[in-house]
Amino acid sequence: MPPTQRTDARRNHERLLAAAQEAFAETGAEASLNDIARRAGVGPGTLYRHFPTRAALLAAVLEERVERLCARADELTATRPADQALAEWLRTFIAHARTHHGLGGALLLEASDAPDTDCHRRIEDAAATVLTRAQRNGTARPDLAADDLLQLALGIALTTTAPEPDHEARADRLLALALDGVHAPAPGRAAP
Amino acid sequence: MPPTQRTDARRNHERLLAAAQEAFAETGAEASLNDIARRAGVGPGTLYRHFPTRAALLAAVLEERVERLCARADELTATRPADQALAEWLRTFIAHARTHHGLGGALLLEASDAPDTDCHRRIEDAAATVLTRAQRNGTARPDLAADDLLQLALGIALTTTAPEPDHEARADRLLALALDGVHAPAPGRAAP
DNA sequence: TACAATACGGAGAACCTCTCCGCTTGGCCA
DNA sequence: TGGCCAAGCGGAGAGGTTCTCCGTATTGTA
Repeated sequence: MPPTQRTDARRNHERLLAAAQEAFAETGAEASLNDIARRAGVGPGTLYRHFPTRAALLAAVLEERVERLCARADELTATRPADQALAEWLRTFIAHARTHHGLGGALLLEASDAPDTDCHRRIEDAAATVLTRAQRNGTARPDLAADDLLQLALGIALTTTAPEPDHEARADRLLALALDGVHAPAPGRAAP
Repeated sequence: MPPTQRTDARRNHERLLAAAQEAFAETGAEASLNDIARRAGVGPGTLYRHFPTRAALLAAVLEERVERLCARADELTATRPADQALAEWLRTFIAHARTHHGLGGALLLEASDAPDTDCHRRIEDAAATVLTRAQRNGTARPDLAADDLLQLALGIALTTTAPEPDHEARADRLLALALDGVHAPAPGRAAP
């Protein structure tokens, strides 16, 4: 019993991933799975064997992106002041989410279907990294949770996903607005 | 040539609207149009004659809700201080958007397909009403556009649409955060 | 009451997701 | 090197969807 896949299975896995990446980039996250299988030169059955759900396929495609995003968090933490790192990372996050048609969107929210490739957790960790640093620093309110912040950013990404030309600038404006909220001193009212 | 519809057409229109309202409430905005036609006791062809696109049907169903939301804006303007009115109206807006499965979402963003029932415009006007009053009052930053604010609120609604139990509280937290951003004194940095 | 014009409705084309199962193929073992 | 068998393939097909077309029924009027 080979602990490793058969080589043809491996090959098909790769091809599917490549085809999916292409299709998702073109059509968005609701691209036809049938079509993806066709592009990869395999039958639908094969696609479903490798990736039982659309979310699983999305997760696999996104993994690399997520990895890069997490790496970016560490990088920014090392090279920038806390508040700048936070702002910059959120900007990057939103840019990613937008260009992938709000892709991760469903994924990041629903999350936790696939236990192994839990992108959601990883992203949340990255967010926590930049956020808690800013909080220690005093540039982010202490009562803010990483997943709340992430969700707000995701909301911005989702509503600016449509290909309208001014959406990028708008995303920036909305993020700036949100960040002012993040910087605001106290939970509800006055400063402590 | 009767300037008015035939009575059976009128009747079917009503039935379709009622069925759609029901179906959208149950299943969300992606409810099957086929099923809606079936519920209304008409053929699919009839549905498509009355509402050429899903968006048109959604718009028709939402119109009443939108109306109510706009009325609420006026009401709040008349009875509350500017900043309270703004906060309260946004709360209401988000609540509506959430319970309708982010429904208006697509509608409000895409908008402007159907020229007559332009919900988008009406909502935006309502938002502008409460916002500009708060701006005159000094409780909202002057450089904020109504449609940006609306979009941020919509983002909050969209990401908290899933039926998870804590999403309502989370929506509140996110709105509070956004509002702190709205209250923040200046565009980028310091106070004038 | 007869006759347009108007509106209906369902069959059907073209797509989608997802499953099942007979057949092929890769890799091990003699 | 050849043979065997599990792992893996792929496509037919069931059941869903959106949307169209056109023969038929209904309405309101002359």
